Amino acid sequence: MARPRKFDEVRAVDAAMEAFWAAGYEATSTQDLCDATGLGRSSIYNTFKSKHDLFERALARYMERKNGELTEFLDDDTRTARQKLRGILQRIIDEEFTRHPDGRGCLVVNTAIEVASHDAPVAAALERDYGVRLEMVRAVIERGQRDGDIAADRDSRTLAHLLIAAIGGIRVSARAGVDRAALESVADATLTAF
Amino acid sequence: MARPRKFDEVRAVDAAMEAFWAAGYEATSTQDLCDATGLGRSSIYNTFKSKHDLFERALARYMERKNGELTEFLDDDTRTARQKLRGILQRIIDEEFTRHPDGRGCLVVNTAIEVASHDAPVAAALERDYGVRLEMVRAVIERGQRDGDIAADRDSRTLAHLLIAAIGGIRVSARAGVDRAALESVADATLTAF
DNA sequence: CCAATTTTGTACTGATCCATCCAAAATAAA
DNA sequence: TTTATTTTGGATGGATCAGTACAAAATTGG
Repeated sequence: MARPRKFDEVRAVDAAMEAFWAAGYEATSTQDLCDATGLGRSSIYNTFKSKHDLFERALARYMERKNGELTEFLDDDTRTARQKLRGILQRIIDEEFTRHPDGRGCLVVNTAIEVASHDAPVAAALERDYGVRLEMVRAVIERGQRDGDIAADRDSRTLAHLLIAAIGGIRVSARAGVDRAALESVADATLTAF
Repeated sequence: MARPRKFDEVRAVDAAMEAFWAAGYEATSTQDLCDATGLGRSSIYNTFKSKHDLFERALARYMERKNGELTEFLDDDTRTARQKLRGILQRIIDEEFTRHPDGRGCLVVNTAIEVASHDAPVAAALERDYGVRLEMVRAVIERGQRDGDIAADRDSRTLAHLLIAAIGGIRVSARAGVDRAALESVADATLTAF
């Protein structure tokens, strides 16, 4: 009994995500969000409480998408645990150098650096997401330990923290101008610790 | 034959550095810079071309300071090469958790993530700085290899890239809420690869 | 067709953005 | 003291910021 929406809310969040991903939180204006989503200001403020609220939704969507892709990758059991861990790092490198040559990096890492320390709810979301990824990686490592693929005497939780730190490290280095070959050697060297 | 300056330019750059470090480039307004330096707008714009120019100076000063501290640390030869590498990581962790509990992190990492991809001169500065740090770390590693402290059959350049990536990874993880004990175990595990 | 309800486009708010302008103040050389 | 030069404070510029107000448009139930 009212005028229906002309747009898809999920698609709007996706478009906002792309905008925040490309430019960062501060540098993305509400006008940029209107342009990216194709919506007017009224539609945006009628649907989302604020720029910040839209950012939280966009960030959640990004995490959901990325963790979904990771789950899918890890569920393919044609690879050993070790190959899976190396594959995780390779995918990061590929993403940094080919998928997005404009250097937008990873929205989670960008957010951890740019906004987490000034924004408690965002920091909490990042912490939850870290926990999710930690458990995913830890499960792979423990499987590798049972298979004899990874040394069983090492703490799986620590190794999982190490792998996730390697992801962040590779991403930071990529932004600092380190070339692809060097980062692949870093990925190989990291696996040496497993 | 003219009115002299009432302020010290270097101190002004230091103050600006603190401001950018605490809030990031975009979130630091020119008014914030006036407040932090204690200067009026005229003095700032008379001394520096723009906010961006002042940022480049502040970033250069940060790099100079941090690399100086690192040189000082590495020049103390009461430690083995391995202990030095572990010490580098420990200092990062200490800084993240105690020196600046407000979570400002590292200006170089923050800049790599927030501005490098949109700003060529800043990206170039980061790349140069990375090269400087790479050589410093590599020198330590090669010394360790000569001393039998570090496996001599590994590529020193790769290991140096790995150590620097570990720094970035630890910093990103710290911002994502990972606790100190976990990061220290990550530092230990990283050294396992050497 | 009418009434009720929601979305949408546009105009607008006051604040803040980075930067410039200009004249008063301060100093050194003449 | 005068003159030349530079710094400084404060006002100002136009643009943009996040967010709101409001009425026209669009739809469904009556």
